[in-house]
Amino acid sequence: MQTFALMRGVHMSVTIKDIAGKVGVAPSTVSRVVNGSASISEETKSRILQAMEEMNYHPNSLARNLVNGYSHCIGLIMDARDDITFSNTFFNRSVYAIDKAAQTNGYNLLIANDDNSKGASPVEKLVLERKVDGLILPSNCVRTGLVEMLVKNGCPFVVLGEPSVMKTEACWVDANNEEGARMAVLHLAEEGFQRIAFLIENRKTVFSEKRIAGYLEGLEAAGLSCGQAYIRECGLPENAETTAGETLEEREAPDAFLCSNNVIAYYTLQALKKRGLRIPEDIGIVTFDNHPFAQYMDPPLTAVDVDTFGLGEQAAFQLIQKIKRAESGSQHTLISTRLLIRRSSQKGGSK
Amino acid sequence: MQTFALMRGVHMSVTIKDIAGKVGVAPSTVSRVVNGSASISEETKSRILQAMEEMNYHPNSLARNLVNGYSHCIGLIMDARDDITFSNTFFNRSVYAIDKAAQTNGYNLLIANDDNSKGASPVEKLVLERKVDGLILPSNCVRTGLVEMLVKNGCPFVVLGEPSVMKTEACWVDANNEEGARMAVLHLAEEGFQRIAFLIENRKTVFSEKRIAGYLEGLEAAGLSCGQAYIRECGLPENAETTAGETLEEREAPDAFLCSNNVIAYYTLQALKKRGLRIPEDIGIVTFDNHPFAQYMDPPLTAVDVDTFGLGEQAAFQLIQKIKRAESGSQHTLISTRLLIRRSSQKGGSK
DNA sequence: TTGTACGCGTTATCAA
DNA sequence: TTGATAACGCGTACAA
Repeated sequence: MQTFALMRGVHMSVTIKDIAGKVGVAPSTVSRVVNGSASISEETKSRILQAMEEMNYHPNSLARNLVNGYSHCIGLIMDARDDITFSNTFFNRSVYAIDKAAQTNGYNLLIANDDNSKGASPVEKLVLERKVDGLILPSNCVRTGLVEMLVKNGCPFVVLGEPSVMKTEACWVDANNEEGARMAVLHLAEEGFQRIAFLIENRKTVFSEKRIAGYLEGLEAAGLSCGQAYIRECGLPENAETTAGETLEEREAPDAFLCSNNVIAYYTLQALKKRGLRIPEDIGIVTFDNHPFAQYMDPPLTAVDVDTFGLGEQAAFQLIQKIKRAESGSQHTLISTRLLIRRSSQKGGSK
Repeated sequence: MQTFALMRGVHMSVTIKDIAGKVGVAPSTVSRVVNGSASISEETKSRILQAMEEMNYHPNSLARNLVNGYSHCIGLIMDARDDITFSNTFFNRSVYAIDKAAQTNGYNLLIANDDNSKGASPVEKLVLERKVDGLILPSNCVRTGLVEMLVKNGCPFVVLGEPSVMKTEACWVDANNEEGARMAVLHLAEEGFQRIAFLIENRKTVFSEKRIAGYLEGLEAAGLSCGQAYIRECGLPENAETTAGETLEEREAPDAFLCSNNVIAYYTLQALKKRGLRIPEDIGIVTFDNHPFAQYMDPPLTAVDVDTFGLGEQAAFQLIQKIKRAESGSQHTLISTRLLIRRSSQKGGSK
């Protein structure tokens, strides 16, 4: 035990010099075989490799990073204010992809919470102290001040989700919300639903606007004339039951609901059940974002599923491109969505 | 644009030498004021500070790390094989706490997926190349080979969840599953339920054993004689509906179910509903792990809630202690649970 | 193909 | 209180 305590710490590991000494060559030669640079005679090469094996050599990334000026780390910013926000499944599924893309490209993933309550933002430290080579940040972290600081310090970054400010200057990746909403509406129309309402928290967010556009396009394409009048804001998802209820009392009540997220869908479900309406026979439901529990609802919910893996993968990929090529183009990428058809919308195919 | 491209990259930032030159002192003097070490005359100190301000100096962590041998990074290992596993809300809520604890102690958090399919494990690289000063790893990542490698390289680590191997050697933090199960049973007993069944995936995992122990203690304390006979394994959560159904057909059918996770609880709910049983009037349900959607079930599920924040916080805290003190004690910590009482178990208070 | 010498930005030691 | 110098481990011109 104490042996290990002594072995730990700073200057104890095997270095490039150690194997150089053992083999009888210059450190630079060892460095060359480690990096595969330049041409080395097969003989010394194999002797060096063998020594590396025997002495269990591993390059010290700290030293490496210092000399070539890169940390080989990608910073992923989270904007959680508590552990609930942090556990956002949608976001986390992207993280997996980001990590994977980073790892296959030789980058590590550094997570940092953007707790801008205190003076010096942790994010700022990350780039100023050169701890990261680039940043992925969620759209709601995009403040002009932050972006200016990134640009000033030449730190490449990619935004996850279309931001509300600096739309054109920034490089971002988002789900194709417009397409998703359109597909959902067309599906409902095909199933025979005629008056499709759209329930959202707040119509002024970027993604809401996109979804509304898609919703209207879908209605148009299906030849349904409801349109604008059937869009309802509920504010907090918890209010969705009330909002849905009120909508049902109107003179030309909707016969289907497109819900902007799973919680809204849940509350809408409650409203319908309390009124004794059968789903999907009387009323159809489609929700955005395929939460793992959507399939456990009663009935299972048809959902617009976002390829969160592809989303993260694209973001990481683009960031790495920017880092390597040191270019600052600002691409905008849309990841396509797909419709997972479950019982809640299948009027035609329902038993 | 091109200006930024030029400004970027390696050797462009202002260094300790630059300000030393500007102020007319030695680099070492600047270093001292940056670190607050040694005593500096008020005058030079303020001049240096002013220069740092003017030139927008920020210490290069890469160089710092090299000289003092520490990366100031904590590695957090994930064992996800896909994005679904990764989005495990339970785990992610701990991540938030870990990040917070790390940040307040001057550490960064490095995330890495333990994709041991390929030859060289990424985790091993992290340690061998000195990219992290310590590791937090989930209990199901604990293989003897990995632990041996960590010990050999003097890398401190803390396990999240009690591991099945190296229980005593390793330092771990876990939820108090035993207490949680006991509380749940006592609560059900108080509500008037008499024959409480326990539905688990697999009784042989470490946490299952703990929960079973607590379950039996609870029954004992409540003076209920059911016991061992009412423990049922369902294997995959999807089978829980069948398992619950079969249990209900037995001669002395249970009048309450303790479910080992939310998905099992969901399927149990289905089984009960299909039989026309009312919850909680006819049958009570309590689930482990308070998934955000537990409250949206019909009826809302009473849940054994784990303080995931505390869990992560403890893990990070202990790891940092080990890193700083270079000691290898192996503490075992249990985080207490609490019961969130909702409708599904309130026979007494039900309307 | 290989060795020499220097630098990356910082901290630590020693001397002044 | 300060400065010069040598490290930390590695990469890379340049020369051999």
